[in-house]
Amino acid sequence: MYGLCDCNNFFVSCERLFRPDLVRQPVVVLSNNDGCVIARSNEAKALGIAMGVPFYQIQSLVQRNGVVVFSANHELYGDISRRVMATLRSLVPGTEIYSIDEAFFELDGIDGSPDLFGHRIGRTIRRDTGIPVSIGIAPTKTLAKVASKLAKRYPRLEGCCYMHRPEDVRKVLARFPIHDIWGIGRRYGRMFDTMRITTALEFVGLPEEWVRRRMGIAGVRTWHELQGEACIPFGEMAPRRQQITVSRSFPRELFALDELEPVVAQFAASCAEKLRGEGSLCREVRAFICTNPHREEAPQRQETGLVLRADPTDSTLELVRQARAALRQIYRPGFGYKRAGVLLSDIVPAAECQHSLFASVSDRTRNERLMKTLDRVNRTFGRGTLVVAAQGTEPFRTQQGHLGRRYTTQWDELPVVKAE
DNA sequence: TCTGGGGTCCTAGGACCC
DNA sequence: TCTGGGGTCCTAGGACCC
Repeated sequence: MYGLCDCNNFFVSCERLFRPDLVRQPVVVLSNNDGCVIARSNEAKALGIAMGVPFYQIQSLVQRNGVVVFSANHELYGDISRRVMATLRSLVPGTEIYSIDEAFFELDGIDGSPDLFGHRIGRTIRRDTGIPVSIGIAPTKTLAKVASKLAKRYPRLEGCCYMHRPEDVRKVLARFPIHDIWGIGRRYGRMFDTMRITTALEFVGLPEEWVRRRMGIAGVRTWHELQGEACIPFGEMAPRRQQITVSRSFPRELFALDELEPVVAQFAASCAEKLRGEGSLCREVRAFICTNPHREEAPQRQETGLVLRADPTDSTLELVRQARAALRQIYRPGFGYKRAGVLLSDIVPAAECQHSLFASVSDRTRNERLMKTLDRVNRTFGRGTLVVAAQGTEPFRTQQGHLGRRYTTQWDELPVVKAE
């Protein structure tokens, strides 16, 4: 059996934690630059606010209905996520963190019925963190996802759905929309629409060979998983990341290389910090820039520049230099750039790295000490305290007109229980 | 006026190897 | 006249996830 623990409307639930006055209110959380809706309370969903809709398109709806709006506050969400995951970990034999608001868990060797066990997990997380969750338990990961959605949908299940008997699974799949199955995205969804296939059970009724031809091996896996044959194993250890990206859209278009360079340098520095956080080194540095694809009348351009290193590194100095070199390869004047980013790849663990024969060992140890100090200074005194000159003096900011407080990670933003 | 960000995996085709 | 066979690696593009 596989369990899935899924936080309900996670970002909204985080914002509500210290604002109980928002509990029955419609609430939405926006993406960077206050661009799109990325989380909605049930009340906001009921108003017809869709996932991913551009904020400007719902402005009047928001005003008419008194929808409470927040800019994304990832520092808060990350901290609350760690608390939820830690609580879950203390209750189950093993966990696999799948995303900021979801984790699979094992049930091997638990006492009593999985159903009671699941309900206890839900109640405990709610009590200890304040975050409501939905629990699904089933013979495969894909079915556990289905079960957690049922737990969310039907209040009488009280937050947990245990689904295991084949005849029960069949009954559920007969009414479950194929669009909502894990692994079926927009593209396959449209394909099934044209075939008049609407339920998961109809999909399961297709011949395996057809599924393989049209959807590849991933589709076949989904097809088996829905029939109770587990194909996606439990993975407790997060595999080392294969790439690290930092990219942002800009509040306005940038035209000049002078404006892009410090921004790209900052993205590279963030990438380097993440890289060191994983204990890794990298050999490939890419920088990319693109114009605004929504402005169809404007000249469009989208390019990626690549710099390869002979010797893998985690040095902010080196990676910033190479990201700027990659940017200069691709930059052309006369375009309004709306988004840029830096991507690190060919990532290797620092401990097992084969260095170049000609690389200097003393340079490497000096870099290690320098980076350790850089990270310590920035951890102690705040991000951006110590930067490479190429990053400039102006930290990159996105538009955040509705930012809430970082209640749990900043001393001066702690919730006030009683004012003096 | 205003449209996010960070990932993974699979597949097909071409270059290249012996 | 007749022109092999079996591989690997890399990349771009497309699908998916949250």
